Amino acid sequence: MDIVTRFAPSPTGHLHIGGARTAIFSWLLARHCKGKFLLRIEDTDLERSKQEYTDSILASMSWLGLEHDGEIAYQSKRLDLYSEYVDKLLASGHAYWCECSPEEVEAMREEARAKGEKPRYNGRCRERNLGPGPGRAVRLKAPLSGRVAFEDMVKGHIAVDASELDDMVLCRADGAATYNLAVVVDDAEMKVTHVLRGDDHVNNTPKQILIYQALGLPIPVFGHVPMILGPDRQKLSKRHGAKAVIDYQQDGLLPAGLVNYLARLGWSHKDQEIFSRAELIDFFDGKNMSSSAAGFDPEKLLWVNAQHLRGLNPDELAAALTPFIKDLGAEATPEKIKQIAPLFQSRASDLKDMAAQMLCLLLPADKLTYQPEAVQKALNEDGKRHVAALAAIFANLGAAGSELGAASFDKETLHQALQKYVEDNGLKFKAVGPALRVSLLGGLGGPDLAEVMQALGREETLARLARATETI
RNA sequence: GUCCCCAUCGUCUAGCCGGCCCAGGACAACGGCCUUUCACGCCGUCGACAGGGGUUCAAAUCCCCUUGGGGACGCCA
Repeated sequence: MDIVTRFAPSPTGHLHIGGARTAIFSWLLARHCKGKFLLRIEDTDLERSKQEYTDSILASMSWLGLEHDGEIAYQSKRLDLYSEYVDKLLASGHAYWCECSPEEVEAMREEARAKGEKPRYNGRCRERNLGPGPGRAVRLKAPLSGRVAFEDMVKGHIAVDASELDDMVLCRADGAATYNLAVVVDDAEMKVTHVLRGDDHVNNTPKQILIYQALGLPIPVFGHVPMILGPDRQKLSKRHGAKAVIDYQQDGLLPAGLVNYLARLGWSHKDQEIFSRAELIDFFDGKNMSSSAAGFDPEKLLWVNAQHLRGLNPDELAAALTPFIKDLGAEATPEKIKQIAPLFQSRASDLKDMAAQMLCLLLPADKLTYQPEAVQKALNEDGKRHVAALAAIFANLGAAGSELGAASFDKETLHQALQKYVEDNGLKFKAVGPALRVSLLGGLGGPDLAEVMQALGREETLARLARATETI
């Protein structure tokens, strides 16, 4: 069978990680099965739907690499289609006109609630054979007895008693189709075979199955993915900070990292934690999805992202980093970024953090800021003396007329020169290392000193050493 | 209130058609090693089958109940 899955967000906000994860699962299932992954925008709620959100969701999808197949379906453009189906249902006797006002229906619900039953419409107009008219809605003539059951891909067997379901509205008094009808019509028309969606839709599924049956349409396979909770196991909300994928993009996460983390949240493949895109597609067969809610762990997200960050080659790294470096206002040529970035590759978990760390190498000598505590700790009189001495030694390296030639300002040579100085003077490395580091970078942490100097280049290195010994 | 769903370390999870599990991996935490600092990496420690009943020679695994959590009950999506 050809598998067709879909993702159907409503454009009432940015793509959030919960939605992103169901999208990832649907996309993965389609790709794994070599089927199709369709996209549908559920924009029938004109009040809340906004074009900017549709754009944002689309942008996030493509950033994540969840490419869809075929044209995007917009529900707002398919209103006539829904009406056709409502007519079919009316004609076949599976639906009827109802003139009960919202207030009256609310009263019925209250009544049921008072009796300790599930709030529902009592079927007053069910057998009245009313025709269309102002203020009248169309309701489904749902079975009065029996059970509606289905096998959920993630939760297994789910069954509800027909008496729990009432005659739901299919078409509002204003002529607009309701969500449940539209979803069924769309999924059927789009030939969707597997519906993967959020947990909050399990209760809708039996209702939709009733519509499929009334229409005589094939029922797809359903899979309800549990929701994602905040780190405190509470429902995800603003309190938990960033939760839309666009936020993570801006925070410097790698799409591959986010996709990996989200896929692993609620799904597993043995003990494997890090997956490439190809592996995800290879292993995701719709099984092994967790049936319970998962707590979102920002720290593990960062760790997963760091693993992907380390797998990038210098070109990929530089390309990903560039916008973040620009954001910091630093000027750097692509070559420079490509040269420096690898030094920080294992020191950061995300691009934003990495760009910030790289700043101390990118800034010109006079813009470098020195951390007071670091200066106080390492750049004392002795320290300055050593730095000045080293500056003189380094000045002899890589100069046009030096005996080793212009190419000798490289990390091996620098490393040897540094070691030699330490040995010749009978010192411990830590007598000069920290002082040199602070002079070069302004702080006490960072990459190997020889590598830093090579990356900085002769001129910049000497400028920094001069500034440190003279002005601090 | 009614219905549906869920329940293994703090978190993500493996295991769940019973024995190989006094429960494995990962993140975090803690300790150590490596080291030119900070990271990375490596090694190790701490740490869970919600509770109670069954079934069975044997249960994390099957059944029931309790408790806890979540979701849904719209002419919203």
